[in-house]
Amino acid sequence: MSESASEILKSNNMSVTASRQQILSLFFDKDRGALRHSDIEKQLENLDRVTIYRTLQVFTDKGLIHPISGSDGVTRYALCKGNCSEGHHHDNHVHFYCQKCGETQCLNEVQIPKVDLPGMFAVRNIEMLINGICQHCSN
Amino acid sequence: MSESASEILKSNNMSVTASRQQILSLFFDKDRGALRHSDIEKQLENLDRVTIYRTLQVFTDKGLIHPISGSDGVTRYALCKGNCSEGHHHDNHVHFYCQKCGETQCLNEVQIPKVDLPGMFAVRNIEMLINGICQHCSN
DNA sequence: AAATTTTTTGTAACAATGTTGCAAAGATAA
DNA sequence: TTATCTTTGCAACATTGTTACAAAAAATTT
Repeated sequence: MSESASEILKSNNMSVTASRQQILSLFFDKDRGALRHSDIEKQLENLDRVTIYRTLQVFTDKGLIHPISGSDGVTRYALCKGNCSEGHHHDNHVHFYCQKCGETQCLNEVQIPKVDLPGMFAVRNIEMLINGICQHCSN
Repeated sequence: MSESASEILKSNNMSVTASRQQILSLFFDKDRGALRHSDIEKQLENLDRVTIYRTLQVFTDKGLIHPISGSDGVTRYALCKGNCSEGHHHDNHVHFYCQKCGETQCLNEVQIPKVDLPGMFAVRNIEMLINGICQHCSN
């Protein structure tokens, strides 16, 4: 679990520490589902809350993960798939929150559609969150 | 300020109280811009925090206002324009957050575009938040 | 490999947001 | 006006998030 994690950390110019390896591994284990700070806290009890906050911030800055602001006011984080790099995110996909299982996932293949805004509005970034029942829960 | 507010409260089967009239009037004064709980707290210092939370909840339940979850994790509320009623919201418009002035507004005339989801996803509600520079700040 | 520098971590302390239970106050209905 | 029902304020608490600072660990230099 730590091998690939440490290489990713190195190749993104981050110090390789146990905390970062553990947190990054959690994201790889989850793949699609997004993680809340509290999820990580529960699974890695040895880590301090503040360390987790700071690690999530660093990972975000480096383009490894991206934040997803949920309707419940809780921020989740998910792995970036594509071409995100330090300071430049390109996560223009839709997010889906399942009201049954509570999981949030990236629909990487579903692009956010274009929107026509009245002039005088400068768009910098668009977020699209769909609430409903996910593929696993709808049966 | 209290006259129309009290009538709206009555016609929505709510007890008419000073708190509710004051809070509702704030929304009418603001019109487009959304209000955070903290905004209301600052402007109506006589009211208890909890009362404001509960009033926002009731107004939301009754279809008077709708919550907007911001990228900053703070929930804002704005007046419902159309055909929202008790338990049934129809606020399918885009929200805009200005990164300069910090205001969030409803773009009531901009509908949320349709999205094609892979089968097995049941869509119940879609939120679209655009971050950028608003019409007042872009010059 | 040891010493130095730099970065990260844990702790404490704090701020903001949000929720619940309960008694007092206020609004509505009789 | 009285009785009933609803709302309010208060207290207490939970969760989320931030900052400062010293200790620990990682990276770099010698």
